[in-house]
Amino acid sequence: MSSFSTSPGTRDILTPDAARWRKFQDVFASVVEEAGYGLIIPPIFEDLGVFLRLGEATDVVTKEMYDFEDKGGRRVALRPEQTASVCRAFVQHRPTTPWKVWYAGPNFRYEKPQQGRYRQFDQVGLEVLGVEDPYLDAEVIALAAQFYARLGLKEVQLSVNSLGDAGDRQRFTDVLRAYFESHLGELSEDSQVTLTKNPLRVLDSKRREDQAIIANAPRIRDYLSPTAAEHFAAVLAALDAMNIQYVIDDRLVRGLDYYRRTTFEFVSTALQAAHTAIGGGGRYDGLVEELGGPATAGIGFALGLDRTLLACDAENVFPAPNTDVFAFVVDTTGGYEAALVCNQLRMARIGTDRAFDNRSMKAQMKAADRSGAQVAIIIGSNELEAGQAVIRPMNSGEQYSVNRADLLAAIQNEVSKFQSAN
RNA sequence: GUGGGCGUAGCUCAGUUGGUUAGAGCGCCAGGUUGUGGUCCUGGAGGCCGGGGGUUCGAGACCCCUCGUCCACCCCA
Repeated sequence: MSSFSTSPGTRDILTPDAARWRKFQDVFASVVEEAGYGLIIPPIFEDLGVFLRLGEATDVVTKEMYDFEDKGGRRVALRPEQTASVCRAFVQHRPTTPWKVWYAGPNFRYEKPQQGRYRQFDQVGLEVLGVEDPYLDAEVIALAAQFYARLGLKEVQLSVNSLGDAGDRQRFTDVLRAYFESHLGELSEDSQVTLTKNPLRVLDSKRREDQAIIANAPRIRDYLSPTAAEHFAAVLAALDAMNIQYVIDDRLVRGLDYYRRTTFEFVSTALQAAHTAIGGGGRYDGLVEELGGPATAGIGFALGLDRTLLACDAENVFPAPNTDVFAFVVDTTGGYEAALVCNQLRMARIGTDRAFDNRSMKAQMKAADRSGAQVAIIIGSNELEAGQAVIRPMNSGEQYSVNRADLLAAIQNEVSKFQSAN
């Protein structure tokens, strides 16, 4: 008999990991909603054209798109990221600006899976449309930093750069192309290919033979227009004032073509793997226009959920949450009493679980232990006859009997004892 | 897409130059303890040794193909 398993690059997230995922998204939601951001839930697939605007030279578009034709003959794609969807939504609904939104959910890229990289991967992120103010750039970066701090991460390094305005970027690209072409023979073969498509991305090469040439390459900072330079300086000044540590990385160009002005990236220095970038973002002031909307400033970031959790593991922070089961009912009289007690306690909003199939007391106690419950409620034949129940706090050897009529109150008392102890 | 490592029980892995009925630890189930978990002891269940083909008297071991997985490159979160 044949069986099935998950497709390459996808996997089941089981509890307790899944509970940790949800907690991760909850923490992110609280950080950004307290800053005035509202949740947006775009569709998981969209018209392919939405994503083609990410840049014709980007790998995300040229080789990683999960696109297909639906039964209606429409060319659609599973989203590779959510920024383009948010901009499309902006054009479609024309909300008043500033439009501050956040999101969480899966994205899809057809890549070869490896450590920290999956074909279906989750991100949390935020976007702001309609604001040019450099202090927004600082706010956005600060929120990401605040989120990492809330998780307990300490070994996160922030890199920032400015790619200038569209004109700056073009001028710099030309200069860069000329520079690399004059050193063509010294570049790796891969970089020579990259050069023809997008000279900026050569700066991103990690190949050893390219490093010396890259180190002496022209710097974007020398090609910024006065307004772009002023913008960048204001961002850095705000980061300084907020005491947010950063390094300026001239080579930080990022993979998507739409970035303008401020770009940034968060790297976990606790990770040893190839992929240590746990989050990144930047300005994309032309993207809304590309999608048929009015000229609108935009900025945002996306944080990789998987990688960030890997970083949490490496730093031994942000553990999976505890169970919500407070009481576990052990009933050796057939299970009927457990049904009643569970229902009573759950109606009172006390987390309660039980065993089924009339298993032995030993087995049920073992299940109670594994459930993470604080107390076991034991009902055997003696208790049934006497109209009582035994309450056994799991972390002590003591236990006591109460009348069934007093059971709820007694458990509520255990709840308050537990809460005050924590 | 390119290169390399690895696929043996639910999990982590042993398995000697090919040689009888394929092992351990953990986990699970049961018993010791006919009313008590976390420690301990005993026992049990659970494997077409990823799949297909080949070499051989004989393959979990060797060869080919294939699928999966991990790592690295490319690129990205």
